[in-house]
Parts: sequence; structure tokens; C-alpha cells
Amino acid sequence: MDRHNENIEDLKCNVIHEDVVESVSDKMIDMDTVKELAEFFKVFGDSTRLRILYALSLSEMCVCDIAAVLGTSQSAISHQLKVLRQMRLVKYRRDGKVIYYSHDDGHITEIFRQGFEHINEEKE
Amino acid sequence: MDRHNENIEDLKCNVIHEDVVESVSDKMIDMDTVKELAEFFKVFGDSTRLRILYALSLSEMCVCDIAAVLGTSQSAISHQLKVLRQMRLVKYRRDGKVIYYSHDDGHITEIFRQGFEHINEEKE
DNA sequence: TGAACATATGAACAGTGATTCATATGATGA
DNA sequence: TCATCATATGAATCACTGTTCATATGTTCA
Repeated sequence: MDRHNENIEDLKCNVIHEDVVESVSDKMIDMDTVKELAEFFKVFGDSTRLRILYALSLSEMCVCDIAAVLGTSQSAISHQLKVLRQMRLVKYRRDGKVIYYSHDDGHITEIFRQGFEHINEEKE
Repeated sequence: MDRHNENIEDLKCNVIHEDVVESVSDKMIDMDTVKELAEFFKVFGDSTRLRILYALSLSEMCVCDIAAVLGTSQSAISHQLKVLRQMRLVKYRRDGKVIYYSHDDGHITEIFRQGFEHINEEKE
């Protein structure tokens, strides 16, 4: 055998500051919580969903109206509304054949605001 | 020809409330801004990046230390740090061979907070 | 009750993205 | 200057995800 991969650890770098690693590891967020958080933020990481949420911040709307405003197919909107529903970001009420969607979470506005502030800061 | 797809619009539903559609369309967020926002939030939609950001909220850290805390390869961390750098969420300083990363945005903490509040509300 | 309409959904497809592997870069110190 | 170490990065791979297409569900009204 040649000198390749004598030790797997050779490929990694070593811990530089054991105290920091230990201290941070102790206070580290647990995996379940991280995954929940990631799932939550993932919802905001898509243009279509963001536009739906933004539109709903202006007015309660039915599926067709949302599709019309976004210029997207009813099916695509419906699929995304399902995601938003499952994440409890929107709620809906039925009135005959029509289903009206609206926000179901007070944090949406604040999260948008933080996002806006961030991308505006970059333009300087 | 048969009666299939006589009109593309048949597949879509019709606009129900023209006034709402018009009003919301007027105030609608523009596409460039939405895409920027989505790019920004997308960064928070990954467990590895979230854990890096969380770790850095506890202490400035070098790449190796981050990899050690997360139990992930140096390469994976480095790739993700690049994303975080490009999104201006982290900054770094060099000290010899070692590069120390830290937060570069005041909104990170607030965004985390909103995320926590949301996922905690769901548990009731 | 059945046609028409609003909405939901399953499957397929295409594009994206995170990790791995191998290697490059850049700094140190002997 | 050369070996070593910390970090960065390009390419390949695999999994995920958003849209489309076709169709199903559920409600109204004639």
C-alpha cells in the first residue's frame, strides 16, 4: 500500500481551539429543532410562496385571484398553498365553491421586514 | 379535432374578484425584490447553514472548529461558508493560517427568534 | 341529479443544490 | 525553499423540489 489515506483524519484539519469547541458544543442547538427551523425558513426561500404571502398581506384572497395576480397556474398555486397550510403560515375559510386564504402567523410580517432590511443594507 | 383544449383558459379558473386582483396587483412586490428575498431566506433553509450561524452566534470560530462542532467535513463547511459570505451573513478575519468567521448581520438573531417563536407556537 | 365551476392532488419531469472526492491555494516555520 | 497545515474550490453525484399535466373532489344551481 502507498501513503494514500493512511489515516482518514489526515484529510480533515485538526481542532484548533478545544475550549471553544467544547463550550460551543455544550450550548449547541439540537438537531430536531434545527430541522424544524430549516423547514420553516425553507418555505420563505421560494419566489412563488413569497409572492403568495406578500399578496395575502395585502388582502384575503381566493385561489383564482392569487393565480391571476401572480400570473401562475391554479395548480402551482394550489400546491404551494398546501405547503403554506402545512407550515401553518396561512389559514382558509370556505364560502360556497370559493376558498379564501389569509395569513395565519404574526411573524410573517416581521420576517419579511428583516429580509427587506438585509437586502437593502447590501445596496450601498 | 375533439373538444379537448378548445381554449387554454378553460383549464384555469376565472377571476372572481376583479377589484381585489387589481388592487393587490398594484401594490404587488416586484420580481427582482422577491428573488433577492427568496435567495436570502433560502440560506436559512438548510440545517448545516443554520447550525453554522447558530454556532457563530455563540462565538467567533475557525473553519476546523466549526467542522468539529457540527461533525461535518471541512469541505462541506467551507462550501457553506462561501454561501454565507456571499450573502453577507458572515465575515472573516485571517490570523496566519487560520481564518476566523463571525456574524456580519444584525438581523440573524432576530430572524432566528421569529423562527423559534413560530415553531414553538405549533406545539400546543 | 347532473352540469359547471373552484380547488386539490398524484405522477412525471426538469432544474437545483448539498455533499463528497480530489486537488489547489496560501501561509507558516524549520 | 520546502514540508506542513488551514482553507478553498471544481466536478460529479444523489436527493430534493417546483411546475405541469391529467384528473379527482366537493360545492352550487338549474
